[in-house]
Amino acid sequence: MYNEIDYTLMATVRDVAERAGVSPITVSRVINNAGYISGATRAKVEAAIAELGYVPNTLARSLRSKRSHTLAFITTDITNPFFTSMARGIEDAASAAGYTVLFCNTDESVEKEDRYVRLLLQKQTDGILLVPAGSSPRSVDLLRSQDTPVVVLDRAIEPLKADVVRCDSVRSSYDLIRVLLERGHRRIAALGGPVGISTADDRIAGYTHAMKEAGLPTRDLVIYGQFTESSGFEMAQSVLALSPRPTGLFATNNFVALGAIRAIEAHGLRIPQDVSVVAFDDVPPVLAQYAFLTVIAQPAYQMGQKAVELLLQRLQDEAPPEYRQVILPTHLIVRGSVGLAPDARGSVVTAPK
Amino acid sequence: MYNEIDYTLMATVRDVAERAGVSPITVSRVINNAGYISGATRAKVEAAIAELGYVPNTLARSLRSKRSHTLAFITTDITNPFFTSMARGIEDAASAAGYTVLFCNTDESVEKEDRYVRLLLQKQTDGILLVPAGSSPRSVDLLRSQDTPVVVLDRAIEPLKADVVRCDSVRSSYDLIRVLLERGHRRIAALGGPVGISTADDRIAGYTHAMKEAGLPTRDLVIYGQFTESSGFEMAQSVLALSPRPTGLFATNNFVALGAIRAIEAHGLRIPQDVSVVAFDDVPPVLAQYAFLTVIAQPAYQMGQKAVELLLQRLQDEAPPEYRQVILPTHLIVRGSVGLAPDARGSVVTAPK
DNA sequence: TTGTAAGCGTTATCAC
DNA sequence: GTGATAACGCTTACAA
Repeated sequence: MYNEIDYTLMATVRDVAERAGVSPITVSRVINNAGYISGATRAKVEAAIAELGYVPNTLARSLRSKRSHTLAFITTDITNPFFTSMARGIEDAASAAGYTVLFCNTDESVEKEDRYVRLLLQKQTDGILLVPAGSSPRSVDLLRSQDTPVVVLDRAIEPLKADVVRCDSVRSSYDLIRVLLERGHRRIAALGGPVGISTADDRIAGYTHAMKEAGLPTRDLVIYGQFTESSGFEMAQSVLALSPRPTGLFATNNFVALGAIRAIEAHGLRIPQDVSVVAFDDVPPVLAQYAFLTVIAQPAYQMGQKAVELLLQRLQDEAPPEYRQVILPTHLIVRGSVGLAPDARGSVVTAPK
Repeated sequence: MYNEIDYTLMATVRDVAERAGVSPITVSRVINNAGYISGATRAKVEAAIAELGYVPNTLARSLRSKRSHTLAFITTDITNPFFTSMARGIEDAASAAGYTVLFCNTDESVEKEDRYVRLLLQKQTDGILLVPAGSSPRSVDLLRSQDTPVVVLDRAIEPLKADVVRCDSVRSSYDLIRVLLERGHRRIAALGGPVGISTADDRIAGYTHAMKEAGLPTRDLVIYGQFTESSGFEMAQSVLALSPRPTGLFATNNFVALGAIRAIEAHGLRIPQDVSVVAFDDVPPVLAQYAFLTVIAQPAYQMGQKAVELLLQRLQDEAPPEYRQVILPTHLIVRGSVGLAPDARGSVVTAPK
């Protein structure tokens, strides 16, 4: 019996080494540009690599070196333009640093999230970018127990045991409500998201703060639901049925806003003549010219980039021991969906100091 | 010297085996539900797995089994809603079959595509879903040389050496132009994409066919550019400067359409009173209610699903030896962006048989 | 500057 | 039903 080389199989370092008349480790050094290699040896090895059409096996490399150079982005729905931009920011930053990214959609289900986290752990993913589906630190804890660093995006979870990149939902919502108050609106309803999700809670908190500060009641005007279009439709239906009808609507998310607009149209009401609308999240940049909603735009792409930056720092032990919280600034864009309150009788509330 | 077990390190099959008093291979069988295992043994092993918090290492598994259970989707820009939906269809189908998906953006650059293909090859990706950046079969050839199956999406490349899932751009464009012809338009300009990209070429072909059939000239009315908003803007600028001005515009892609609309507005013209517009690709489903463009909608999500189906068949050797071409039906949606030609004097072209 | 030996964590193969 | 052994392709540690 003799060694039989099957040239139909994919070449390995061993094959290349044999062909170049060197040892496998020398081939490895050439591939990785590591250590000292003489020009002649390098040339021989590179020739052999070309002749055999050799492609290094990253799996084997990762197994040995304990680094997969793969990150994962777990989000609720990549189809939401907000998360699509974020994903693009993540991909660009990761790719520039030599990492590839796995994308996972949880559809706001903690079970799916849990399944993905376990899968990614098995795949030896170096780090995870997570938009948590729930409010519990469960996934973060599981990842920490396996020494896999996480950066939490968009939403906060308590207690804080990971770096976080997000925006200030409380403050931004406050600003949005002020836009309505300054135009004389006094009955303003808030269409909320899922209770427990930090962004949902914070946005309601910002609304409540602005209303209380203006001495206005919020009873019956706050309603909770899901971050979906159908939920937005239903929530809007129910607040539009109130008497007297609110003159301002605050949609806490882009999908909710779309549902709300549909409901307003279904009621035969006009925006902004009958009802003014403000919302969180802008339309995708490419559609910006058709936008008519007054919104708080969040820097999704930059959030993705920043999160990767923090994650890579952790992976390279360049991060401080304590967890960091990066709050990126939002951008208020006032458009045609807001107008003076129809019932404003000169009693327009002015901006506080 | 004795064997020292470091419990701070991640547990392996060996650790689990030791703890359960069985051999590593038995643990492997339990994990994979393969072969015969007695209930008692299985229980012991599962207990040990739980106690140690054992997580199998997929890298090692893949190295040995030659299956990474990972697919990759290479597209030009995930930020384009058309590709976002496609990505979601891919993710859902792949995930249901136990595969994870890597997403790669090439920004229409063949160099980036090439780099990604090599990277994915190194990562032992089981199969690739490719929206080719160029017209050459280069990437497909490279993948074939390494026995990695590919399914080409959206665009055709010649010669055909892979399964393809796409729509009929020629026929769909023809239908779109007929909408204009039937409303009396005679001067219709086409804003094309990059020459060489099959969808771009096919859409112009469909346009040309409809025009020729109606006995209308196309000279000076066809212009080529990129599938971007800025290119759409520039192309529209130049055709709107023609004299006599075209009364109908055909944008061969969603981004091109957005640029065209911006140019029309910049010229102080109204849609559809002065210019009617038809385009390829619908707005994202969630924004459908604000859509006013007459479009050909392509079933992006289903295209993604179907492509994964074909790819998995290849991976499981359930596919026929010849390459398959799946043409999915498109959907014509007539909306307010088209009207009667301003210069139509009763001479409206009627539909052919 | 280059090489030897060993092992990363898993599973294929064959044996009992 | 279960186990011993080797091997997947690469790189770390140590030598020369």
